Amino acid sequence: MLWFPMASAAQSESRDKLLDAATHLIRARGYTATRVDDICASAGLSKGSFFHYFSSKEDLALAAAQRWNEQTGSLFATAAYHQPADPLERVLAYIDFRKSLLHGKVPEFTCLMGTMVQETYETFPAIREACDGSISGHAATLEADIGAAMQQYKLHPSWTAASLALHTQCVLQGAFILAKAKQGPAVAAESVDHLRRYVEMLFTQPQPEENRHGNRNRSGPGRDRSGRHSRPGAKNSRGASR
Amino acid sequence: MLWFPMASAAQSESRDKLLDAATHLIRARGYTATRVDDICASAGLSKGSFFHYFSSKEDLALAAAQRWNEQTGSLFATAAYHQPADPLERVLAYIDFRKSLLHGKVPEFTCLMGTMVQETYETFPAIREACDGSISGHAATLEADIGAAMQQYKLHPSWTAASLALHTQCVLQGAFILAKAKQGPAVAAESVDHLRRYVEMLFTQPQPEENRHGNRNRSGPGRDRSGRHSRPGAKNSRGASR
DNA sequence: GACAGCATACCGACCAGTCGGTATGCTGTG
DNA sequence: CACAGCATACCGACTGGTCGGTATGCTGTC
Repeated sequence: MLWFPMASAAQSESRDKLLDAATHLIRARGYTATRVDDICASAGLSKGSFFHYFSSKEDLALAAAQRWNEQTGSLFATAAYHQPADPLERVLAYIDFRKSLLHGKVPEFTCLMGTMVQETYETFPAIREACDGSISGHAATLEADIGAAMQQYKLHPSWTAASLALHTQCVLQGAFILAKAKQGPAVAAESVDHLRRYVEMLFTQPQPEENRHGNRNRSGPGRDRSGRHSRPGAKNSRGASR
Repeated sequence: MLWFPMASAAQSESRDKLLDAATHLIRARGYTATRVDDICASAGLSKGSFFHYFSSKEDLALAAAQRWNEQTGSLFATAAYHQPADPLERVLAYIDFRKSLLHGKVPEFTCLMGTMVQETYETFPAIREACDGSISGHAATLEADIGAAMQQYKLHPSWTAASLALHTQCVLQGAFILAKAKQGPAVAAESVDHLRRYVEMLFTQPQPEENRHGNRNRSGPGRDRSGRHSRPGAKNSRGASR
């Protein structure tokens, strides 16, 4: 086989088989529950082969993260949602594209990074960092379009393009969790619909006055329907959340 | 000690210690990576004691889920966000309340259910079901307020109260993932801000025409700024997502 | 013959779950 | 009250199997 030095890609077929098997298994069972032997069996290779390519299981996870970035990177880079001239249309087309990917079995449309970071954020700093980089990096590809749309629609909101870009990823990650809990993409798609509606409204309609506690523009009277602030009163110091 | 039969609560101090330790460890490291020995050590009890109260690790997870429901259930049931007369204000106050809980270390404000379901949805059906029930059940407590707000504001939208209620949980779960990736609650809070803005806009402003692919009301011309539909063109069948 | 690619056999730590045992306290009966 | 009978609470050594990782060797190719 010819040996193109193509920016860390095309390293070895067996290596890729291991990475693909690992990606699939981790998406289905999580990082810790995925055994090295499972990966080898699923890839049709032996343990010796595994440790020929990866120095450890963690090393494999990092390599899988990198491969994930390359694959999803090119998928999104070449996708059709970049075509519209209007930047807002591009953002909405991105959301539509994400929605269109939500089909099939759960482990086939969920996110490797979101899955891994849940279990590793405290115990495997390197993996956490890779997941953060992947998610944040992907969000960053939306920022330019969002920023351009803000300019075009002459918006000067309290939120930033970066924050809205991250919010899209937030909704997607949350949608994956709901999809896992409910065993199918239907719920996820509905949340993506809500996300789309939000973005559309953000750019085409006047935004509500900020009447939050702890916000920069402790706005004037405005249209605050009640003036009540929920002022937590959290007697329970242990955060509780679902 | 007197023995109130108080609806499955107050079973045993040691049992609760084990459940608390398990909850904390699972929130930090995930279900699989949390060892029974870790739980025992953290609770200051022995393994014999553990298996006296729980027949297996999975049994513990289910018990922890139930305890979680009881604890968060009463936290939310007694919280102040129910006070406003206006149902929309109650929903917004709920969101504010959720935001106010986002502080401290990551494992202290993230969700046990969202964490567990990620690793167990394929391999531990009973745990998956418990997580689904917990999240969906909590979402259901919002439905009445959302529905009342829809009536009061005379909304007849394409979305349902149930779907919006689930969307709030979607954003929260996604926010927890971002918080884990970024090691702090700041990102999470920003996404909750977006969620609040969305809900506020939904009820106080005209909603955009639906111009999605695959939507029921293939609306008339309306205010569709371009008419383009991103019509996926996904040549790649393997779902890719982050 | 050097080395990438891959396999088999094996190691030692670890881990869920078991088991025999002790300590404590409650209950009813004479 | 005394005491048998029994259940609960808890301990920690042990087991059988698992898992990440290592050691070693075979094979084909440049």
